[in-house]
Amino acid sequence: MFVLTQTEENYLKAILHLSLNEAKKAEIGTNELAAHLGVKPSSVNAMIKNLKAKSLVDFERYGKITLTSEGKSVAMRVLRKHRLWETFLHDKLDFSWDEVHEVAEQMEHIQSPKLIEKIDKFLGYPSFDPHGDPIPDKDGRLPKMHAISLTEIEPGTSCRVHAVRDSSSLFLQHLERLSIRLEGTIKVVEKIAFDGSMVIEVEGKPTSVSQKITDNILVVENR
Amino acid sequence: MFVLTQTEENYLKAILHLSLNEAKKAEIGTNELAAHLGVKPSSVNAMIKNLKAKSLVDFERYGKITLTSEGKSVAMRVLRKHRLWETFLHDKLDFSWDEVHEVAEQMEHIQSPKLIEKIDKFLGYPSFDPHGDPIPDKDGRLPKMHAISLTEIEPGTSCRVHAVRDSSSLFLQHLERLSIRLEGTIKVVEKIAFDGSMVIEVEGKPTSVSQKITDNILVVENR
DNA sequence: TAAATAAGTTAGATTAGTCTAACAAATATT
DNA sequence: AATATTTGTTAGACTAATCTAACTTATTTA
Repeated sequence: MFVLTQTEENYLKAILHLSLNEAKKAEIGTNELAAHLGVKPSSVNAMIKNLKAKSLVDFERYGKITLTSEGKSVAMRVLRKHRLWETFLHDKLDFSWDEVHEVAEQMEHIQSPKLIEKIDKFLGYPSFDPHGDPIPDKDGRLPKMHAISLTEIEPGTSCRVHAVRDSSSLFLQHLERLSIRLEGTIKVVEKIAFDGSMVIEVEGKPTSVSQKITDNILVVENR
Repeated sequence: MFVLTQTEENYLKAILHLSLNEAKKAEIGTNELAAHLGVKPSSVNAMIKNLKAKSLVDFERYGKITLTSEGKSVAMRVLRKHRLWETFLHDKLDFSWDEVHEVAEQMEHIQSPKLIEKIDKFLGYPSFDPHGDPIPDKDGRLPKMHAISLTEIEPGTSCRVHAVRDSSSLFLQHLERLSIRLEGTIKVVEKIAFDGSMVIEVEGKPTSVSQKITDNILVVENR
């Protein structure tokens, strides 16, 4: 299976994305994938048949969609490129973390194994992208993330922001306003049982944040 | 006229390229463009009609193809991106000058005005790419190249390599073998009237090169 | 369990870009 | 000027990716 179209790559990446994120009920259907890609279910149906014919996905009529190991490895390579380009844009060109995604969506389809190895080297072989997401290595392996959700941190404990679960501009810009950034320190002051919200201290200043926010921030405890 | 497909951009770039290079008989026809793009004349014919409908080219049935000013400005933007990416690959990632073209062909289609300005800055606002070709500025203006062909240099004169006319791997690799590189010095020893070949001195060593070669090397005289 | 709803599929149309093969116009050659 | 050659055009077919509208299967709910 040699050169895939950008569209085919995007489908594979979307399947990988859904299967990594919703690890629980990793049952991916036509409608869900269509919604994720912004196309109609009938389009997905057609493309899945095509990808199946190329042995990149497993699929039975009315069944669920999964990647074959070949498909997964292609998708991992695309994800690797995406995250390396995000890191490049952020670290070398000063793009803010809410701007990198859109451009990386385009750059991830550039076909040149040499280029991506050179960029990896140029960036100093990073393990995590500007959102803290793990960057697959040359062999498609994801570095282990030992981070947990901020929601699970006990009051009195201090921790370091390691990644975000939601990479939408809206969320990232909100974090920016709260001065919450990657590698920054957060101290949990109090948990409010009533609504699950939390009082935290960022750069010395106390702030209250909803559970929707703490759920989407991944941290490691400071020892 | 807003977003063009990569194919449309490639056609415009090819027309610009032909009209810059063959300045003399700047008459571009269907066949010539087809040969340059590696497609059939009938495909070109169809695409030219499409580009005409978008006011990007001027064209009459059985006539010659020219860019409108709108078309030229689009093509210049693509050329700018191409040459900036070539410079990036060469200067920052250590690609050799015969490797940059192919990858830049893909990168030139990335749509992000911000990205290209950032790359321009990151590279220190270069005026020439790794082949010595001029990089159009933000407004589509080409820096003036005051270089002439090596063929026109008189014996006894020393000059500096400024650019190459042919950027094929074959030619570039050949130059590499002759130790001829951008900014390098060449001294013209003798011109052979019989076949137009030339004896030159590169890094102190005398070599004989055919006119086909000297025609494709652009130099500026050392004063 | 039967009806209602959700999820998935199919057929047929559309668009962009390409091709081949046949034809027409323009240019060059004798 | 007549013919040959080159150059350019048209019609019709193909592929990839999408859509809409109608239909089928599976799941949920009353």
